[in-house]
Amino acid sequence: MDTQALAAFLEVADTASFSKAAERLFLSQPAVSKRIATLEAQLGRSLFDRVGRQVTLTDAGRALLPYARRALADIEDGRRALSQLSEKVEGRLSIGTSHHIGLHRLPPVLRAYTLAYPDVDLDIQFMDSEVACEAVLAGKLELGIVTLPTQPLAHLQSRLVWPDPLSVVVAPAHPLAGLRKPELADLAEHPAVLPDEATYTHRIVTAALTRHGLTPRIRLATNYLETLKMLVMIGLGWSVLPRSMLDQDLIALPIRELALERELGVVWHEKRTLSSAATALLDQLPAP
Amino acid sequence: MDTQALAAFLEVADTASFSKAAERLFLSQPAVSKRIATLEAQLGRSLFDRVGRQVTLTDAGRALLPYARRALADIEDGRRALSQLSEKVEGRLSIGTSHHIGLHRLPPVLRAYTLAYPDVDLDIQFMDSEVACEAVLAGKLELGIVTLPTQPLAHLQSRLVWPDPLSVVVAPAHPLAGLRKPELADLAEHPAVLPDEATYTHRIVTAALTRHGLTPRIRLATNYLETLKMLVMIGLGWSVLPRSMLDQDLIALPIRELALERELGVVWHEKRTLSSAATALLDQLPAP
DNA sequence: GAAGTTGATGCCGCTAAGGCATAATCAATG
DNA sequence: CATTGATTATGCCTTAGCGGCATCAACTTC
Repeated sequence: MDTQALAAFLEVADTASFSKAAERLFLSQPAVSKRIATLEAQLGRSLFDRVGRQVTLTDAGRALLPYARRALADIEDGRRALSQLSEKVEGRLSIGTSHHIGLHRLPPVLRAYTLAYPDVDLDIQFMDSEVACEAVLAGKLELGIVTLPTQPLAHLQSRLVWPDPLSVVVAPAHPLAGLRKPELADLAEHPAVLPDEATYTHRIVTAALTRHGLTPRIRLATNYLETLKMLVMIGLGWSVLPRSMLDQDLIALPIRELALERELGVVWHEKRTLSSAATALLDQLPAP
Repeated sequence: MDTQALAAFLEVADTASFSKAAERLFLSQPAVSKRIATLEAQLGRSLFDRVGRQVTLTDAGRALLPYARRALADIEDGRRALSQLSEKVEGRLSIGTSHHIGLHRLPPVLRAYTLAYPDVDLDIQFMDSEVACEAVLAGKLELGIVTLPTQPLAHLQSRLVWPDPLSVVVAPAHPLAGLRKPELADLAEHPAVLPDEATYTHRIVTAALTRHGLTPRIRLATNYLETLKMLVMIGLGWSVLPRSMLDQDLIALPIRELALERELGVVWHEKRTLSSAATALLDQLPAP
């Protein structure tokens, strides 16, 4: 009882003729006869009365008709739904992002996005970038809008959206702020307040220092950059913050050897099919 | 996109596993893989994300799911409807019958029938028996409850229900009524009022007379036996009427050579499948 | 790192579906 | 009444496709 048999059945019922049905189905007449015959055999009932040249539905055929029609209509609807799927943007979109990005980069993007695709059910979760990447890999999130990993993770596709140059910063009252030409070595003598070792930002900084043979004195503080900035402002040490967060309460140290930059962008699972909602968001994210 | 592919799709979606789906479908795992693969190829979309050992629906798969489920449910429903069809008696039943049978034989049968099968939509049409037989052959009626044809018609199945002995009748004042021993030859001398030549009753009578070398003087009257009886009663001639219609206003002539009988019964098309409603009526008709 | 799952792939055998030719049946028509 | 034309059923043949087996590749787990 497959769809082709049902299609033949419907066509014969509609045309009241095996030959005409065959024409419409682009089949030979014997093929239609056989489809009907096997269908009848499977059901254990004859569906048509063939008397002379007229073909009429039996009781059984009449009973089957609406079900067959609906079944095929459902399949057709399903096909249509699939073909419209690419155009229609809807459904749930789960994304993970860092506090910093969610606070400073995402608002305009999301405003435009929800306006353009009001049918998307947005599910935004805040977490550290590394956790977000793991969640994407595990399939718990579809997209991560995060600080991009320093080295590519297996199966994690990523795209740079916002280059985020970093600056070494101190409070105006900090000893380092008074130096005319602060060197890399000077940093090692003062404690630093940095986010957790696991964070990409932390790794970027320590990697840059160790490349020059230096080991910074690190005070682990918080992963929340706003709080970190506050800690720097009260003079707890130097740190590295996005240049975009600088203001008059912070002094950026121009250290030539230390051209720090982190990359903010979007990540997704390489092997997972993106939903239309996710694709639409990717399209709306600005080019770097 | 046949039903088997959809069944595999649903099973994989439910179990989130190709192997488990294969078990449930009593197939090998490669078979399921291929079913899904061809389905995906036909739709031009992947339906599942296979990442590691976890199998998840894609957007497209999620969209297709309800349609596939409904389509298969429809087919299952159709199958069920067919299997219940034999038990459930309903639908339309078109029967043709003669005025006489409809008036004198059918009422108790139909009363019991409509009581037993209230869901049957009865469509009773009155017409001459011969017309009814033709209508049955043409597929316009399903059953005819009629005077059975004198000789079998091709493709017309029939069953005797009521033997209907006929009597030659005249009015009490009719000359023939006075004869002590009315002979067949006497009949030929008096005009007869009979129904149309085409009617089976007419043929039965003329055949019996011509068999004895006699040609009756026939006044064609009406096919409606009640009217015929009235015409006989007012002395217009002799006629032949069912013995069951006799009363004190009619004299039955006991003519030995003329043992007339017509057969009342039911006819249907030999090659057409009877509806459950028709079968039920056949069962309810009394045995002769 | 090894073992055990799990899905994909290639190959083979077999079923079954479709086409062609033809038979069988029936309605229409001369 | 025979013939023609139309329609469905049937038999034979070819072939496409499906399922199973063996195997590979990727991944998880111990």
